Amino acid sequence: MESCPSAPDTREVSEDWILHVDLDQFIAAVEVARHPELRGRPVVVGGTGDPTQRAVVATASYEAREFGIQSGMPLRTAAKRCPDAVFLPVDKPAYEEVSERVMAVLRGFPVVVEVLGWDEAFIGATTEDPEALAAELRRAVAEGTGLSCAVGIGDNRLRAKTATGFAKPGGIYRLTQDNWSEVMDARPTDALPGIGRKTAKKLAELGAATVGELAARDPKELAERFGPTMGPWYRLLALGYGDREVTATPYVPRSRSRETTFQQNLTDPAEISREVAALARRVAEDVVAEGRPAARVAVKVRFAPFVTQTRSITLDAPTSDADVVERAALAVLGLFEDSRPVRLLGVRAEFPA
DNA sequence: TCTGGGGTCCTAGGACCC
DNA sequence: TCTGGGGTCCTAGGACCC
Repeated sequence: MESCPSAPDTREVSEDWILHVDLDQFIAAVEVARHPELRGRPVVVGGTGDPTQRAVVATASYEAREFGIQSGMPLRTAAKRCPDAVFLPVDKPAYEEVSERVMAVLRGFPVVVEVLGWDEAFIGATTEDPEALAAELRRAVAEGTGLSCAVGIGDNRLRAKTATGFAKPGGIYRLTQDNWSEVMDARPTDALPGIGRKTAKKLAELGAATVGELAARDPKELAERFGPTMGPWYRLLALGYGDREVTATPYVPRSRSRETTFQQNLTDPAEISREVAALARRVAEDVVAEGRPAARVAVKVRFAPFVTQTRSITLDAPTSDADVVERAALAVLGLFEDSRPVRLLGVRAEFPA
């Protein structure tokens, strides 16, 4: 179709770009911003802030990372690696509030903002100079919130997000069809978002240890090993293919869940039932807040030492009734036959598809 | 490394139905 | 009744992400 003759034609100078904004060490940065005396010190945020408890690192400051401390690491291990680190509890409301301010700054630009979590967003923009836009976004976020971010620029979502990894901390990096192969081909496959440690190992066993080797693989062979969807998809990742759509449409959750790891394993069946009932009622509150009834209820049990099982049922009819959710969770709990000590309990409600 | 909490999506097997 | 093929739903588990 011909474009409207009266519309200004900007196509020669402007192109559609996707930017990926990722805040540097977000949680630690929020803590340092409100405790300036911690600047320059190794800061570790996780659990209740007590490194002797069962909990893991949510975020470590760059100073703490120097000691080998990483997200997901047990706090106890972090404390061994850096006994002088400052350990702080996770303060979710504080991070949510700062995150909102960051997203508001981004929305102040004439772009489409798709929020991905507390500390990440995709930006869809039409511009002739994406690096200049990225620099403006970084400046505005710093001025508005005091926080630093990295910005990846790409011709699709995958390349923008991958680019951010090269931009961290506090930089800008562009990854497109033009330089993808040159930058990525020699890297291990788990450099690709969507390929983790386990899949990287399986791919290496097939002779595809690098992105370039994966890109050259026969999709049929990958489908046989990884299934009809995942197999060919891994190859497309290696080629740098990805969606281009960025949408500001609010995200609709598929499920809501609550879970707790106990500091001491639970052995008393009555106590286990009470905990499941309490979790179910919290989930029911979340379901009510969501404004849509739940159709399935699942219970997760992690037995000592670390064996996880889930059981679930489809409800007779979708519900937002806390009593129904609680009864369903207790019924599902009854499906477990194991009687080993319990380390974790969780309850999840799923919304209809 | 003794391993959180909150999510998403895919796979696979069995049930069930025609 | 010795026994097909396809579609769909339910359930459990795995992998990944932040």
